[in-house]
Amino acid sequence: MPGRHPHEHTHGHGPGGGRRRQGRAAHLLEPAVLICLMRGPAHGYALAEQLDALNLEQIPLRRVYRTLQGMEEFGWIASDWETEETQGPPRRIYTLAPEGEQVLEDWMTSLRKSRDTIDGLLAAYQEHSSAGD
Amino acid sequence: MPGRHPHEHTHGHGPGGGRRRQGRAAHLLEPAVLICLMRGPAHGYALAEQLDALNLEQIPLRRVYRTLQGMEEFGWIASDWETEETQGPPRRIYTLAPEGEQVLEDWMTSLRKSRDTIDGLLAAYQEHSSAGD
DNA sequence: TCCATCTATTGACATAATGACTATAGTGTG
DNA sequence: CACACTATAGTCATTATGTCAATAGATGGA
Repeated sequence: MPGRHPHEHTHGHGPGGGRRRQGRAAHLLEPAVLICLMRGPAHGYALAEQLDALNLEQIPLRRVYRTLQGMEEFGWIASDWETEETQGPPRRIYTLAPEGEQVLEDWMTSLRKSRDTIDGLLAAYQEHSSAGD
Repeated sequence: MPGRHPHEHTHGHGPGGGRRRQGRAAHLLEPAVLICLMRGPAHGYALAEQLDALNLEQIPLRRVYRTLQGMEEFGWIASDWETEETQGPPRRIYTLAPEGEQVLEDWMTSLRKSRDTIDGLLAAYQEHSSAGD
């Protein structure tokens, strides 16, 4: 992953304009990680690459690692060290825990609701931006 | 608004399960407020009611007020006091500033992207949850 | 009148999440 | 051995939010 430099400063995925509050990717990281782990075990560095394919771009590596640590504390995922077959230092391999599967299912319901809310906002905007010209 | 009690504790709108990181409404509050103000000036307490109609439910009043303060600092909105015609103490009436209109437009683009990412996650989940049974 | 309730906004402190920079270290290549 | 890539984690500051509480005007009923 040569594209990532040591400290990537990716503030503001959101609207630019002037200065903004920091723009997080709005709690999409956790479900995305769980989905990746549905496919099989993986370590943080590899997960960060898989997230790009899910349109979760520009997530700082540091955030991926910290999120994984938090998710493990909650018991959603579990980890083991792999010291062989690496292309560098040891890897912490994460697997999906049963509780993680349940959390993921609930999260999907929540995401559907969020999407509907976003659609509502987009519609409300269109309504007034077209009515107001 | 008799439904809101003095200190509303609404932690975890997201997936429940066990203990969770706090579930914010993922940066939908700012655009929702801007959309409300497109329709005309309003004060915080009234905006909180309008947000319900946009499916932004269970947003603590305190958060609405703080978000408004922040948005005014950024110059997206402006406020004036209204001391007459209130049904209680003075109201701080917010109006949409020109910079706020621009921010809103950009935000809509960002929201469309977020919605597409969510749809991608939902699809990826379906793919594996159906293939895995 | 006094009290409860709704209306309306804000202060203050603690916690949580992230940004930003840095540290560490194994592996492979020229 | 220098260098780039792989791989994870520590630390401190900043930002965002949770949580409880304070303040205060208006309204209606006992």
